[in-house]
Amino acid sequence: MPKDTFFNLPEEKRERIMEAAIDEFATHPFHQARVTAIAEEAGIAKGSFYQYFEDKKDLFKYLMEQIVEKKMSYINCNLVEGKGKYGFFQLLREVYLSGIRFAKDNPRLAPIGIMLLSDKELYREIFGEHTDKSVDFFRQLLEYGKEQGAVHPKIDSVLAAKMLAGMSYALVDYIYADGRLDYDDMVIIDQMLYIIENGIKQKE
Amino acid sequence: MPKDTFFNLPEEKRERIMEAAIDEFATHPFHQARVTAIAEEAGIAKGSFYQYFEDKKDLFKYLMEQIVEKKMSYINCNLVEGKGKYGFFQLLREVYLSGIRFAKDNPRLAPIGIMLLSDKELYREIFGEHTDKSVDFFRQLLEYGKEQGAVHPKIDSVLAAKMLAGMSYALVDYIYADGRLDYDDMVIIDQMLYIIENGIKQKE
DNA sequence: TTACAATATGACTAGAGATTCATATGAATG
DNA sequence: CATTCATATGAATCTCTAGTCATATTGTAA
Repeated sequence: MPKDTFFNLPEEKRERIMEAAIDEFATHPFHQARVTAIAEEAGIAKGSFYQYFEDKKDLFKYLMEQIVEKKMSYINCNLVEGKGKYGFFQLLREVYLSGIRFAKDNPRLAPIGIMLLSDKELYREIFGEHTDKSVDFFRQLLEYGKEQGAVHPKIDSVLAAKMLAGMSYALVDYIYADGRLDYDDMVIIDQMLYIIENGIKQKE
Repeated sequence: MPKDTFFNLPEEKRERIMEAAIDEFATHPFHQARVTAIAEEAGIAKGSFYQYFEDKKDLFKYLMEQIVEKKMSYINCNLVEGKGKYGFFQLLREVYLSGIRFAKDNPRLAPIGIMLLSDKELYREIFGEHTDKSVDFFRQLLEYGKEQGAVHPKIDSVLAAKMLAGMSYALVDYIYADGRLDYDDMVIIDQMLYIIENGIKQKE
């Protein structure tokens, strides 16, 4: 948790620092990211950095919290109240759609989370034992889908959840690692959902 | 490319060094991996390391070559001659199956490749511009599937390829990040293929 | 045995980056 | 003002590791 000093800062300065942090962590994995670069970019002295944060990890944890919170805010409105009202596949569509929207609105944030996924050790330090929260989320969703009778009961929830999570990372990649930020969300989502619902087999 | 000195080494010693490298790179991303640790583990002096390799990257590149070659050897026998003989989904099954077998036989190798994927810069240095070879592989396979009439023609090959690649990483995860090394390959593959072919929707 | 080449070694160097610290600035208080 | 408290600063320190190098050892061929 950042020190009080940080929260006492004028908002403009705080934002400058967080922006600098985002720039650095979006382009470098945690261990490659440099405190010096963040300080320079934010226009503060290196020493000041340590007035605000315990250390590099402290800032990173705080940033991740912000990212998760922001990402959640994209899901909530459409989903939370919707459960029960919508069917499983509609929910799933909403989840991916909010993922796309989040990624498009915050192109620098998504890569930070994805990079973190590949540093299991750091991930654990930040989110605790559960190796991947999103897998768990999809697993629950799938089980709900089974109850509803929407998902084939023989599907292995854990495996399918891993697949769905893997696909959502693929989605992020598709959108901007490949520069398709301008594609219509609906077109992409429809494609994905079609594949997930019906598979890729040509039916006779 | 390692120096001649390395290839002149007795096989036993060469293997000791590669084993040590695998241990280090399997547990640490490239930049975190320590030459010192590799030398210690292999029981050679640090200076010797530089008799054998230009630098850390030299060893890593060489190791990746070995891994790719080994992985290829799992695919080839079943697949290369099979194209034409088998249908698209059979080919896909073979691909995933060989992926599983490779991962099971070489539990420490797969993570090395997966970690590399998240270091785009290093990846490019090693494999050149193409950001992800496996995506490209799946794209070609899908296009072949379309020609065959097995894959629905409206499927976006690039998106689907990313999804398939994402799923194959998920598969590796499923198998040993979760400790299911003992699961029957066929059961897992059947699940996955079923999902990919038919989706997860419960048909009425 | 001697001389030469190839290989082995670990102390040493260089550089990078995180973190600390003594000092400076400045605002608020009395 | 003088004093205190919060914040700012960047030079100095500390740690870590890649990579070098002068020296020692081993193997070999004459």
